[in-house]
Amino acid sequence: MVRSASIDKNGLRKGSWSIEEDEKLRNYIQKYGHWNWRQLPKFAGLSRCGKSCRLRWMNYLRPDVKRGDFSEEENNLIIQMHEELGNKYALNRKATSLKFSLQHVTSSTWSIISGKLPGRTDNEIKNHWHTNLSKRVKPNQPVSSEVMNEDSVSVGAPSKSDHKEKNVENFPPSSQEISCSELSSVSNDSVLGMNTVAEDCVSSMEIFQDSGSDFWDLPFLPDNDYNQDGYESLFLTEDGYMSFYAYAYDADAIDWIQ
DNA sequence: AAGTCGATCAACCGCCAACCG
DNA sequence: CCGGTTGGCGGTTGATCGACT
Repeated sequence: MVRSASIDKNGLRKGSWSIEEDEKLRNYIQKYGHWNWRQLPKFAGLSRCGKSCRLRWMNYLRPDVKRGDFSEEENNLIIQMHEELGNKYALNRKATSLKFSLQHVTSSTWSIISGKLPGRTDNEIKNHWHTNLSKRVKPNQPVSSEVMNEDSVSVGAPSKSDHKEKNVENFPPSSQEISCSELSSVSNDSVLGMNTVAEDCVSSMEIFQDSGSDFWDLPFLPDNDYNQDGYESLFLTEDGYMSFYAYAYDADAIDWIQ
């Protein structure tokens, strides 16, 4: 199910990733972070383009990526949010039209949805939508209560995963997996909820401020690339707050966070 | 057992917006 | 303001798997 590896005209590898490549990328990012995707492969010793590295990390190597079947709650949320957002919704455009300026609030449908589903990547959600969920929702058909009802979700041909989707043990996430986005209120008025996004931004910043260090003085700013909407990278522990990034940076970073 | 076909999903491509000098 | 760079997104591809005939 993976593309065979090959070398492009620039001498860069394409296609499936080897275990060695995965290890190189994972080790490098865990040690130094991803400060520049374009430059990263050179420093990590990889013959890959930066985009390929980014995609591999985001969709596969990230330690918080949750694999496995989607629960019915996750399916329903995806359907509901897709219904509201459509395929090409771009939050920054909406923000602009509302004269609403928020840096780092640049997202679109799949990433917004993935922000609400901790551990799920936008690519995974997109694939899941196209292979399973899109069959459930007929064109121009609003998401009815029937669709939202687990027992009555039977539109379209049943896929083999439909049987497994009844498994809901992974939802909701455990308390230790609660992300910042979930700590802030999720608007029921609209899944889109600009306020929700804004609150999430503030929440993240507040945590940085609470840490007692000057956010802007950090020598190596933790990258927010893969939590731009859900801020799921900021996980709580039993004793307060603790950045998920702690694992990914060196001891100094952990000390700073603590 | 062998062939066919649809489903799956990792990976790629092209485009666009933000950022920066 | 402009052009180059970078990151991120939606859409699509293609190899593989499993069900079916």
